[in-house]
Amino acid sequence: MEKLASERHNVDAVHDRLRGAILRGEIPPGEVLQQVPLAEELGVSRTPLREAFRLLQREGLLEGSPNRSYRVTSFSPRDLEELYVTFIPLQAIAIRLTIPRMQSADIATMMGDLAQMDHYAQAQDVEGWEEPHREYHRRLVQHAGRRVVELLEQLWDHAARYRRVYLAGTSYGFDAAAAEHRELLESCRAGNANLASAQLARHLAHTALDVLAMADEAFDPQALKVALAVAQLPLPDGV
Amino acid sequence: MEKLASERHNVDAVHDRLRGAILRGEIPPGEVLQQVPLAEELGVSRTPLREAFRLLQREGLLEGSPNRSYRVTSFSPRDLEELYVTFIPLQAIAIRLTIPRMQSADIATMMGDLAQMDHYAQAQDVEGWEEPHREYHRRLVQHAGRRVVELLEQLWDHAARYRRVYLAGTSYGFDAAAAEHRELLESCRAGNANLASAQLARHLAHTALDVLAMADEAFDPQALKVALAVAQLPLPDGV
DNA sequence: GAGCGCCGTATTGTATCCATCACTCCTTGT
DNA sequence: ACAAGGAGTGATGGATACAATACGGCGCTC
Repeated sequence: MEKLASERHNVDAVHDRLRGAILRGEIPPGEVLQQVPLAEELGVSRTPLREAFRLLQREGLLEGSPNRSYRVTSFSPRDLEELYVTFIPLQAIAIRLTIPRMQSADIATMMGDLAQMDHYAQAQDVEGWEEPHREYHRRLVQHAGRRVVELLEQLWDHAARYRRVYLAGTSYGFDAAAAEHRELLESCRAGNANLASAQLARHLAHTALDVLAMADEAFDPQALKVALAVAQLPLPDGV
Repeated sequence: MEKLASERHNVDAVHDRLRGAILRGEIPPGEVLQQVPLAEELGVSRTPLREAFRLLQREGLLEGSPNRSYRVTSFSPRDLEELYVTFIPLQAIAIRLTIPRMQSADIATMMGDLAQMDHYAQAQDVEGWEEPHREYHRRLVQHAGRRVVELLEQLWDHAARYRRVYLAGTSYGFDAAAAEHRELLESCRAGNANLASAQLARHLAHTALDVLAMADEAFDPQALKVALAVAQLPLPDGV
């Protein structure tokens, strides 16, 4: 953790820096964050650091209790399941709202994202792959409204953190993901919101199940199945 | 805004105090919060006050930009619609997950909440009515998991703030709400998750439409209709 | 008279200092 | 030997002092 080069205000700079480090797994779950050493390392005082902690606390990336050190939020299969139980229905509604407002330029950009992902997948570069991956998924839901999008961004952060930790050594399912991404984009182009919504729900659920399998083979994702089933229901015409 | 009597830590005390004041509308939307006067009024220094601001910022109740004063988040019909676009699907899935785990004691407690609501409704006491109302709705989804419940609590806060401001002078729809609450609880007792989920979605949408009508008659809640329609779909047997 | 720029003041952002709490290890008594 | 208590140490919580930024008013210029 180097000194901050940013000319922005310290709270934002510290927040971004810590958030990134947590999401990339550089600071592992459960790690204790002591204020004095960390503030020194970042080259700021404890005051802005503590404010950044509060932001991260509400984002769910840190947990802290009074007079105790903050800790990076830990993982659990239950938490992962609940994460996707919220994530899947929201993504499903968000893509429904986005599809009618998609421009052909959006489709083209997403195709570019897919191409980039292929490139990084061939190089087995998970780090590079994640960037267009996130961009692609962001654009799938970008017209659902500011509030919805912001909430989905936060949930994405958490999901990405789980993926990074548990799928670290695996093939990351590049091929299966690429196929799903392409089918999904095709449904978007066709304006088929029912199909796209169901495909997106399944795609997310696949990831969730992959991660869950790595985390705890015995875990039965009952709630996840319900959320997936609901999200896959087609809406009758005329709505 | 009196001095803080709490013996808890200042950040939490300040946070709760401000959050309550914002939700009750005592601090109106758009209001500027200056640190020095507010800190004096609360009897704390600016340090814990600023940390509380950061929490409220991430909760969406305050918005701030660097070197500018924090402001209480403003309302807009679009934001309200987006709020319910997230709220309705999440509540719908949450009650589905809760119903199988409901005990008869839960039903009894909720009937007690309904009785309390009737009592306050008769006295036209909106303030008192809101407490059992919130309790009732909390219990409807309480077994959906910690993460889901916490997210719903935050969304509830925002919804309650809209309700309070826009329905202030009205009858608050006590009678219609009471009928919907009773039907919904009956479906829970019967274990009919499909029905309860749809009823809850409709109930929430009714409130949203009431508030929207007060805020902007001309607004067309297209996204809200989609979210409501999705949330009302029945799940086939066997899931 | 209107618009632009400068300066003073008010407000926010950060650092430092002090108070308080928790945790550890050592002592002491049984 | 073991458990309970206490002192010491190191952490966090909060208040204050200082720095930097923004905002408003005033005067100047065109």
